[in-house]
Amino acid sequence: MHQLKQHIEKITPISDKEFEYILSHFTSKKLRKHQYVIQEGELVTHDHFVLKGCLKAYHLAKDGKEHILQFAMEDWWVTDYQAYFKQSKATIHIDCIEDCELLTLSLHNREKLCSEMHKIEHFFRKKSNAGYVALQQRILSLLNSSAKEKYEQLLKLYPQLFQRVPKQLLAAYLGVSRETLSRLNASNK
Amino acid sequence: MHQLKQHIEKITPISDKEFEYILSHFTSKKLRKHQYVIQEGELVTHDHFVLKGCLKAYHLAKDGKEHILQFAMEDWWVTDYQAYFKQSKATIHIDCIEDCELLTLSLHNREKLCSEMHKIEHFFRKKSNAGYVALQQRILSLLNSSAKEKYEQLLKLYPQLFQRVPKQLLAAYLGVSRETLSRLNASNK
DNA sequence: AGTTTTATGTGATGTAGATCACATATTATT
DNA sequence: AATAATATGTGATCTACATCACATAAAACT
Repeated sequence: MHQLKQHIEKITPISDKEFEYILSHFTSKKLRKHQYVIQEGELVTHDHFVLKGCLKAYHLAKDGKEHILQFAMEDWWVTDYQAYFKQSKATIHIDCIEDCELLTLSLHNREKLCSEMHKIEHFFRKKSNAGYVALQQRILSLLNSSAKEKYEQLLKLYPQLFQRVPKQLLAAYLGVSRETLSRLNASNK
Repeated sequence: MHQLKQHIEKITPISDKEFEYILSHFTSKKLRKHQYVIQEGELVTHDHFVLKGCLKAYHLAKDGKEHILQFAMEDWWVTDYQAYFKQSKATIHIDCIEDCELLTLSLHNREKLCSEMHKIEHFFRKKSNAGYVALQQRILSLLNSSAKEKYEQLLKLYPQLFQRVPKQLLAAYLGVSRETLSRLNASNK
């Protein structure tokens, strides 16, 4: 079965006909490692469903430091949502950290599908709710915890990241310096 | 016009009949300052729309420190969403920091309205999207910034808070000690 | 296979902000 | 109005983590 169909059916059943129709609103995109999906300042027109690969969404601070907002792997969605929903210019960057296969969905097509198919509006509401909850948890983790605790929480939540993503990027996600993270690794064994 | 109707119509128009039907799914609740809406460990059954007043949603760390996830004022929604969507036990507290008037909505009624009225599902999707974007911005602010910058960003975004909420609570929201915040105030003038 | 690039480890030193301690306002409560 | 409770201010000290500097190791490219 198609990966996206499977993904949608975790929330709502859809027929093959319906899925075919839905899929026709996406376009596919292949990118190599180090290529970008979104760059700061560019108009954000599409949301991206990850079929394969891994990406990072990050903000570049004036001092050149990268602050990672989100990683995205198989079955995740990623874009600059602020810019996407407002159809305005990106304030973040999104880069491939592995070769990637994406399905892209324009805001127009998203809204079209949502208004034509109540099921799809339901699907996106549920996804958005889940995302909201996950971000709240992350905020609590950022407020609460020492570098060590944050790191442990991240590894517990997304053990796959540890394998796939350079540790300096995990540090940039946690808001900790790569040196501190390295020392945590040393002491944790 | 009813405050909730006005609120919904910022996203989608509804007739008086429709609104009457929607409203019949809410119940109203009045609470005094210092009373609680949700306590850690209790089952979370309802979402809350604030008609009047101000609340804080916070996590209590083991060391007794309060980490504020969210404030809620007029026209905001607040609950422990993680627990609410899973119909499970709260991991956070929500208290009134002023006398409050709330409209409460059970998950059952929320889902009922969403499935009966496509418009309402649309409304909640849009609200959730906006919330997601706001949380992303907050995460970037937490990752990026010094205590001073975070404080300035907060005051720019929600100047009302400065008037209504004790500064030690703003500190707990920013993840900064109240002493540090006080020193920022002193130097900023 | 060799060379460049990128990632990681580890010591020495610096610093923003926490914590502690207590004084002073401000706000509730009787 | 008096008293209690809560909020804020401010100095002195401490500490987790950042930053800098350089060594080592692992990928990536030719």
